[in-house]
Amino acid sequence: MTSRDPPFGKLISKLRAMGSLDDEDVRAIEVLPSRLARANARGQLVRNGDVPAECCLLIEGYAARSKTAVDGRRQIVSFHIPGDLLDLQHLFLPRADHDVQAITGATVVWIPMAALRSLIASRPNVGAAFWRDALIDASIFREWVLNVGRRDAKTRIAHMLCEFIARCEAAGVGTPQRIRLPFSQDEIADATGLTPIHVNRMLRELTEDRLIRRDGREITIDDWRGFQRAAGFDAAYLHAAA
Amino acid sequence: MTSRDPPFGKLISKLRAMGSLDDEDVRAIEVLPSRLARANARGQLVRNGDVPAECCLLIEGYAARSKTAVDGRRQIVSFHIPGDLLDLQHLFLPRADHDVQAITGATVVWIPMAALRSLIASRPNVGAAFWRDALIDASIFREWVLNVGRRDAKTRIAHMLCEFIARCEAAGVGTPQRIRLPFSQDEIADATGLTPIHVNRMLRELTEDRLIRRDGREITIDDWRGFQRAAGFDAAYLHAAA
DNA sequence: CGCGCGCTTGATCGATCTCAAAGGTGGTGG
DNA sequence: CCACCACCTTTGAGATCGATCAAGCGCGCG
Repeated sequence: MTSRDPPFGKLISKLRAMGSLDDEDVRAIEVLPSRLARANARGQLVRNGDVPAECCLLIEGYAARSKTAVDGRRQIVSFHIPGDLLDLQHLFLPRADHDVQAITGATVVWIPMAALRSLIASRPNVGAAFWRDALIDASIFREWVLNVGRRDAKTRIAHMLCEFIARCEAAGVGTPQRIRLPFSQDEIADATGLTPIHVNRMLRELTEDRLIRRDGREITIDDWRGFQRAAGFDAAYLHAAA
Repeated sequence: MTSRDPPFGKLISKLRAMGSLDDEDVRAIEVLPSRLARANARGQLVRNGDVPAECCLLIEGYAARSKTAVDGRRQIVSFHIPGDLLDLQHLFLPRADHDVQAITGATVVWIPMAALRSLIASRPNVGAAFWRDALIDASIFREWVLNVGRRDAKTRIAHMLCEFIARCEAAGVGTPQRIRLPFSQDEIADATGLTPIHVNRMLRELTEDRLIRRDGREITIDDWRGFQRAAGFDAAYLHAAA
């Protein structure tokens, strides 16, 4: 990673960590046509039902993918960090089945679908890396089904925090020791299928249990191993670089 | 579909429905090396932590994909029907992060990963179809996160039934009018994040509400539209052939 | 200075779980 | 052919986790 991240820097280092990209592949990604843009907190990046012609790459800031039930209840199904492609699936599934929005101010880059399509056609390694990335996303969704379906509130929140921290660390954003959470308690509630009120109480209990320390949205974890154990967290499902 | 389904019949018609496979592509799938096998109910097809060398294609019968929390609580994350590839992801993610087991007696076919790898390398259309299939799986996982996170017990069970019925119908197995469920109430509980006892009561209530009629595991739905509405079910996320 | 959003806390309610037990049903072996 | 066994379904009673309703607080921003 360079000190001044070029637009594709984090994406390339992520793909590199998990696949076999040669210099040609990297070059092909770097010359992808792209349009830099800025999103406000709560800005919509992908809208349910849309047929996007561009793919959104998150450069800086954080985003959440969410679905809404007919009665209006909202469920966040994943969080995204810099370097994540937010809707690569629209290469093959034209119509969006969910929303993606920035949860902080964010910098993104829009890449024409057509360019990505020809990229993966001409560079099979890149196609494989993208595919693999999509499969990791799917693995994370499965873990979330387990999280929301079979873990109690406190463990569930702890698990969500573990995942977020582990992914941020792998992406070189923050350390397990001390991290600034980008999400409000409302957003944690929507991600865990709980009520913001209950999230608040559980965060208090996690603090009382000395598993975390909090200062606003800044979180400190003194015993990272112990916290993972308490959360029932096993990073295998993230399929990080072996 | 032929009257005597050849091993790849259902898979090919599924891929055909959603992509553009030419005759060469179909031929390439049909000549895939494969090993026919039989699995008992509850037989393990993929085991968490394994590094499978073959990919499992479900020919007949039903299967469930599940994960287990550290405290032993189990969550089913998807159901599978004939024509589904059960672990295509191991093309790119060597180590299984979950279990797959037959929930009825089942017929499967094992295909060497290497053969699949060269198939997608030589036939880009097939690769795209597989990729698309994986993305639909991911979309279903997202819907399950919403289902388990934000719907009440009765709606949640109804939604799960809707999805199963819709997928069976699309695959040409059964009709919405009348369908035999392959799963026990225990399995419905594990899929919905509920208790089997509560599943039983909710099934009773769905019956009392005249949304379904039951005769053992045989279910009849008189008003399919009305049932979908009651379940908050919108099939868009299945991304069926446009 | 005031307003809005997010955080915090208390009190009560209710959906779902847990514990307990009985009744079916289909398959298997004697 | 029957008897048993394993597994599944059903029902009741009581406990509990997390939701809902209701306020108040603090801080950043216009």
